[in-house]
Amino acid sequence: MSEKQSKTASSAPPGTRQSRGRARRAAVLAAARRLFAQQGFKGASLAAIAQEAELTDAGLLYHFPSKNHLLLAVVAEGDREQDEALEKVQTAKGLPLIERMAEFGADLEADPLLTALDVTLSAEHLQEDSEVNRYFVARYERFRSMLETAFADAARTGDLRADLDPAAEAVNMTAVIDGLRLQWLLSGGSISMAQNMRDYVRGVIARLRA
Amino acid sequence: MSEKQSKTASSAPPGTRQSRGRARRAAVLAAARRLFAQQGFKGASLAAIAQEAELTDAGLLYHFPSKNHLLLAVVAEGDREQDEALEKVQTAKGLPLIERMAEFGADLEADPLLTALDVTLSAEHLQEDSEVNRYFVARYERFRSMLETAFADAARTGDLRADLDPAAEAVNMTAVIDGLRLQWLLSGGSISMAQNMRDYVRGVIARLRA
DNA sequence: TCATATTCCTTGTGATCACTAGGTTTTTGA
DNA sequence: TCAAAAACCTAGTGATCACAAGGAATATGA
Repeated sequence: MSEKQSKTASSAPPGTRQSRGRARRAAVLAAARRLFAQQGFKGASLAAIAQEAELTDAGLLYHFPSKNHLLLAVVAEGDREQDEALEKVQTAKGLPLIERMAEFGADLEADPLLTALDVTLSAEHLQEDSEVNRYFVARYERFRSMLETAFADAARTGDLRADLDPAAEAVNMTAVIDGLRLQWLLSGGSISMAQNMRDYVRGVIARLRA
Repeated sequence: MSEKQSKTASSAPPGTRQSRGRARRAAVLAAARRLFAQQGFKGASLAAIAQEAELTDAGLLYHFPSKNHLLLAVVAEGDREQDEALEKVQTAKGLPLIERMAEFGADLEADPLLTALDVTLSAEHLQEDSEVNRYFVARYERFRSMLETAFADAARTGDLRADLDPAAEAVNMTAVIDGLRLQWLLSGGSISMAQNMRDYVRGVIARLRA
């Protein structure tokens, strides 16, 4: 109902045709993110998305040649945003990175729409062989290996116990994040990802302290 | 392609009309469970389900008056099976119940179809206001409160530290289970729920030992 | 034997879907 | 000033969907 000026770094002067086009495209992407997040890919029709973006479905298809292209654009945009967030986290290594994960729940709560999008789309494409599925598989793998490296580093440097299992710790921390997202969504936000993630990380460190 | 004799405790003699009808109904339910688990509620058409059960969609609608009725029947059947499993777990209390949860991952792997159904349908109905959503909300609540009670009992009896946070431990253990289901499905089974759940429970107990 | 109930099919219906064809307006650059 | 391109729209198209109406086959019970 608001915030129309969500342009992506545009160099064109405002009011021109190019900037109007870009703004429309961005509006469509934002509407698609909202509806995909709430109703899933199959559940959200092009007409509904177009209506949210204040144009017709045919008009939408001028900017994105098919519903699947739109989906991939939405996913790619979310990927970019999450990559930026992860790069900040990865300025830390080993134990500091793990300690930083305590705030990851709060980070997710800061962008509820992106979080809901991720949960809904990943669940919808869990078992099918598609580009979206491969994207999520790859993303999980990256996340897990980042954590695994951090645990291995912390064990090597002596910050945490040397006999910890980095792979198992990585899988379980990833699982906690995912599970908290589910409960957070299912409870309508009344179960806090932020608080429970802090508790979990504190518990892990307490258990693995050298 | 096989196993047609999946009757539900029927007292009618075989070969009769009544038993044939019951067997058909069960076949439809099984087909619906398979397709809902793999493709979700919206993704599976009545025609596809009917074809799996070897009849027409109109024939299917004789047994279940609408697609939503079929969904609720599938959900209710899964609920019954999971309730039986949970009752066995709940013969234990306090710390023994928590220790028993170490095998919960293995239990889930024993019925991949029911597990996939649960994940897919719960994700598809995360945010919508429907009977299925209310069912999953209630189920999570029951599960969490069971764990919370167990942790509280263990703290009271002195089996675990008296200063533990039962609610937080319950939320996080529930989250681990859900997250493991996701990674298990997304990895095509190569990430073991059984092993990681055992690791998690062992870690929790190690941390909370009195 | 015969009326009846069960089970399932054929056929059709209206709604919705993603997408297309082709036109219209508006801006732009030469 | 004017041709061309961008950014839409109107009006379809065929496919698919859940579901309805009514009939046919079969088994059952009186």
